[in-house]
Amino acid sequence: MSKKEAIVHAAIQVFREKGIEKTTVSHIVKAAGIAQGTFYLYFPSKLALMPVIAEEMVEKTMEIVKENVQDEASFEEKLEQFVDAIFVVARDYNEIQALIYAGLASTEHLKEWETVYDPFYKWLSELLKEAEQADIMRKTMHIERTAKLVIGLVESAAEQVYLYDNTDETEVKQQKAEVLSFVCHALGIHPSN
Amino acid sequence: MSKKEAIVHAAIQVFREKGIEKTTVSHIVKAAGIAQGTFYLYFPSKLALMPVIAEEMVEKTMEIVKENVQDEASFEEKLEQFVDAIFVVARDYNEIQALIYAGLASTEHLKEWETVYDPFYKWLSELLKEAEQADIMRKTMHIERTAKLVIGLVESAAEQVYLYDNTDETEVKQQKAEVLSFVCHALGIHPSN
Amino acid sequence: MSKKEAIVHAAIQVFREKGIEKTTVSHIVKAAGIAQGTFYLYFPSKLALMPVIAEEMVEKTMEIVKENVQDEASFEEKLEQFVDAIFVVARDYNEIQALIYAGLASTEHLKEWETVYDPFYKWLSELLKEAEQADIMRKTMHIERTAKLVIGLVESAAEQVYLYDNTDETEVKQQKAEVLSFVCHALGIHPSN
Amino acid sequence: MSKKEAIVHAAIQVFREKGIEKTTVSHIVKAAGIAQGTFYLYFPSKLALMPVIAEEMVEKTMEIVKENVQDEASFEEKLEQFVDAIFVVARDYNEIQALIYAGLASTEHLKEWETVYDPFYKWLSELLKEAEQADIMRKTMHIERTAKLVIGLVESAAEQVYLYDNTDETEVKQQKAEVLSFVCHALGIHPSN
DNA sequence: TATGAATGAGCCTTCATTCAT
DNA sequence: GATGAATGAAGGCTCATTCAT
Repeated sequence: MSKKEAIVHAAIQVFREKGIEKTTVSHIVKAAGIAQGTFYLYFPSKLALMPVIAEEMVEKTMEIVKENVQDEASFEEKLEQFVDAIFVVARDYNEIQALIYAGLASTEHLKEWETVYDPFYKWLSELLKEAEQADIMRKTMHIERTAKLVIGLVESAAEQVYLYDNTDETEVKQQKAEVLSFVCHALGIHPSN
Repeated sequence: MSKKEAIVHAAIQVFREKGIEKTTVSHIVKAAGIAQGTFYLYFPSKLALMPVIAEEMVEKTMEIVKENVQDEASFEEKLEQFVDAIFVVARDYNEIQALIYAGLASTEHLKEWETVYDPFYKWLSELLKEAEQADIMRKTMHIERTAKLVIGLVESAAEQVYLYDNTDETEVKQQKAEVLSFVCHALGIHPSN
Repeated sequence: MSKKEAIVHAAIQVFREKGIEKTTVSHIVKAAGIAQGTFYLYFPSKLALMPVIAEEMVEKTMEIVKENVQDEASFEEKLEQFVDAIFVVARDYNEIQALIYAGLASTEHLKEWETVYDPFYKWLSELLKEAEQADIMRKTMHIERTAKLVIGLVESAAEQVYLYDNTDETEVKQQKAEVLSFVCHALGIHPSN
Repeated sequence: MSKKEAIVHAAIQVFREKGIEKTTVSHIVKAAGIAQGTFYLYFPSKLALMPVIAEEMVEKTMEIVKENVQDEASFEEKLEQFVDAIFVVARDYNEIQALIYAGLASTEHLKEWETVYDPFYKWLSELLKEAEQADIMRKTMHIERTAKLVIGLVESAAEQVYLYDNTDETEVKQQKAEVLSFVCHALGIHPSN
């Protein structure tokens, strides 16, 4: 593993433990097992880490999503699997999600952020397009826009349960069911027969 | 105006200008026109401001929402007005929204945050309940949960346009229309004839 | 009790609890049950308290000494009772003793300090004078000087056991016996028959 | 000279000039010619300096004592030389002595202080042991305890003259003679013929 | 006399960043 | 490239002191 990767992974880990405001470069380099000065060979500042971490997180998220969503499943099943995946990410990485929002608020790297979610949006757009073509969904939507809405909605739903250490399993299940039903109605899904 | 109010208002103003991380207590007291020590008579730290600011923001939001949504309008119209209101808030206060998320990430005041949105959730729940009883909406939802989903969805949609200084009016209009249509389908709205 | 006395007593109490460096005027006025500003009606500064506290302590010490030392006792017994008394004071007020030394080091009230111990020195001088006249003690000493030496010695001996939370009773007993024997030999005590 | 030593020496110097309470870390680093932050690489706080300074002082004291006390001298002469040495230290470093007492009062490093004086106690104990074995001193004493008493006594005697800028030489001489005589009687010294 | 909210100078401490090795 | 001791600017916070009531 390169020093750079070591820094990024150490940073993610420390941020999860200590929260964003209390994390220092010292903590990060210590966790990464490198010297203080080495950090600056790879990143000009602490804030420059944010876009990289965000990218890493989106990659991780897409990985988990792709693992969960099975090719041979029906569209509705895929949506359910998609919701499951987002909830898993939220549960395991909710501090990082918050971190990314906080980063959004406190950097001038905003332009870079815009592109980070793009592959994720694209992936869901593809899924919706297929459904549209298969005629199992209403056709009165703007696909890309809708993809963004769905992702925003499901992430927000997942945060609502997990942000407050709410790990009550039945609660989580109900929330998942509710949001899935919400999305299905929103998309106007109907059997394709 | 009491010193405490002066602090809160100055803080909101400075946070909007400088962002959360770069704002210092010194900046706040300077903007509020009070002495450094006075701040600590009212708040133990910078982060302790967050819950108060959040409350203020939710109040402001509800004010705007109530102004926009007209009693005599139909349910669908009300939803549209509701969406308009949320977009207005997002446009005028998007830094504060981000601030609230960031605050979420960096405080241990999480418990206090939970209750802040409650009046807002309640308000929308009432609206939905009426629609349900009037039989112009599908009845297979959990009202409170759905209220939270709708608010999360619309806010997220609004942020998507405004967070990146996207003030292109037609873009905004399309986003509003899309999310309204999304919500209407999700709620299963049908004419009450 | 006058406000002034209230301040002095509160100060002593707070100093014992919190130590000298961590005590603030706020703590003192709170303990005294008076307003912040009232303090400055009676003392120009925090350090101005020191001489008064020292006086108070010396008075307390003399009180305890006089309670312990019985008029009808023999000189040697009186010395033993004297040692007992000093050890009691050291046990119950060792923080204050240290406080007085610290005050010594940090004020410009040094001149005032000189006189504080005077009544105590005088008292012991009297005792020694009587013994000298009764011919039960060597006569080759300067009485006042010796009184100071004895007080310095016994206080130092007492501090040595109590300063380190050493409350082992047999240890204390042995230290007392040793210092008493030391003093008796130093004074050249011999039966008066 | 290492930075750490520079800090300690600067601290001693500043403490002697300004007293313990009025000395700040800023003063110390300025005197040491180092950066503010460097201080905290070596000491967590101002008070953490105390044990180190105390050790330094005890070392200094023992140095002077060993210089003064001559091997070939008689026991009584050695005691006189010992008293002389302690008075020299008190004269040249009386602020530091007070500083050490003050430090005692204001730190939680008490446990560390206990051991600081140990080498000094040991040294005098050895001297007393030899005298006892040479049969020129009463044998009814606990040697270690007595060593502590003697050191406490002589230091207290020296402080009594020097703490108030009393540099009157005859006064000093008389005080020395008195305390020497006091100690000799206390130890029950008799010619070893 | 008594109050206590307000003050603001200045201390402690942190921590991103540098640079000689 | 890698190091880590050193830096010093800057923020958080305290607390003795004041003053209008």
